[in-house]
Amino acid sequence: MALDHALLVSLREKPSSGYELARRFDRSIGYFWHATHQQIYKVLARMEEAGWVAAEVQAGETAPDRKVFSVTATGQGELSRWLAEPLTPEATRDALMVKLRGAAFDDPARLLPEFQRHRDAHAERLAGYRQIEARDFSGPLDRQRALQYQVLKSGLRFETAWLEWCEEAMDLLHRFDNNKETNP
Amino acid sequence: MALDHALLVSLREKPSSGYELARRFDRSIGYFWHATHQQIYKVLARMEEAGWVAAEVQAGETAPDRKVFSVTATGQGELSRWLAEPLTPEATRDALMVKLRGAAFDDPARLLPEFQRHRDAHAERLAGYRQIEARDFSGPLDRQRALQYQVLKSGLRFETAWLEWCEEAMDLLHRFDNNKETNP
DNA sequence: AGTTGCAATGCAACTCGTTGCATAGATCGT
DNA sequence: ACGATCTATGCAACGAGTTGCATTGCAACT
Repeated sequence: MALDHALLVSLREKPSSGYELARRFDRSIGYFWHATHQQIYKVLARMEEAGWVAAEVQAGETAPDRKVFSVTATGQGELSRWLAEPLTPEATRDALMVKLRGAAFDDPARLLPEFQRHRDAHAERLAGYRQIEARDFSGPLDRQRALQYQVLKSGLRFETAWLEWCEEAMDLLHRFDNNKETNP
Repeated sequence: MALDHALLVSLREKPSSGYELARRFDRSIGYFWHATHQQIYKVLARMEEAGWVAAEVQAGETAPDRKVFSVTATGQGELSRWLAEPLTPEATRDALMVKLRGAAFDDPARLLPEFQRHRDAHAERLAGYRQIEARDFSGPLDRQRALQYQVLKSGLRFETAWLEWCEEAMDLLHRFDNNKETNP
């Protein structure tokens, strides 16, 4: 339900085609919201029907035709309405936590490669965020920029937390592994 | 797809009826994984069909009959297989981030109540976790306990991060509000 | 000339999960 | 005696999201 609004925000930031949105959702925006192109096309079609967005077809000379969407007044109204509406708190779902608890019923050391992968992935993301921070948010910021920076800051905070927690978990798993070797 | 495995882990920790699982998923386990009872019954039925779990009907003298499920050898095999298998990295989805970026196209101060709610919710959770920590994880811990504690620690870490980030975001939103008042 | 890859859009089938409803006995306050 | 609430299980319909496939055309490599 909220992909609609994520797309509205993204289209307010910059009117775009479905394809463009899909690519943006694979990059910067995708760090806090993800969607496939099929889903995006579906939602765009629905929102066009509802009058929240309007499309302008740009005939490409070299490239294929693009349908560039922008947010209508109705769409902006819906966005404002949604912003004021309380979110129903989302359920956390993390399979890695399930796995860690599941390790009690298996050889815990077998989880180490998985945690290594996750630690590396989070380290990579953190590095990516720091690059974006240095590149886009070092000077003085207007309102829109400041808000975007605050969103990025959540990424920095959470990836750091992930990284530290993964290290801690790996220490724990290693400890079980050593116990097994020294106490046969 | 992973609710199956979350249930397997939960049933390994303690064989239970669907109803019991549903309640447990509303409490401790629900902090890192959530499911409704309908979904749980559905998945239990599927897993019973597949032979991952087996049910024993307990006829209640006073209470209604209960179907108590436990994990079979096949189910344990599946759990081990899943534990070793790499997770496909889950997409982050946070509507609050979308809202914060969306605030650029609306009156940012209107988001303050929403952030207050979220801050309070995270503070409450954090307090809950700290209680669980003091109650269940202060003495020496066996392997299973230690793993559960490590999962709880992620909750402590992330709720702290949320709390701090919400405060920071609220400061920012307040600043826009003041700017508006002093620069009309 | 042929293959690979990218830009661009979309349909169809499926799975996962939610919402709403139904049932039925037990317990408990008023 | 009556309604409310809790235990306990489940169906049906829907919506959101994924997976797989299809199409069209251009560009670039081999």
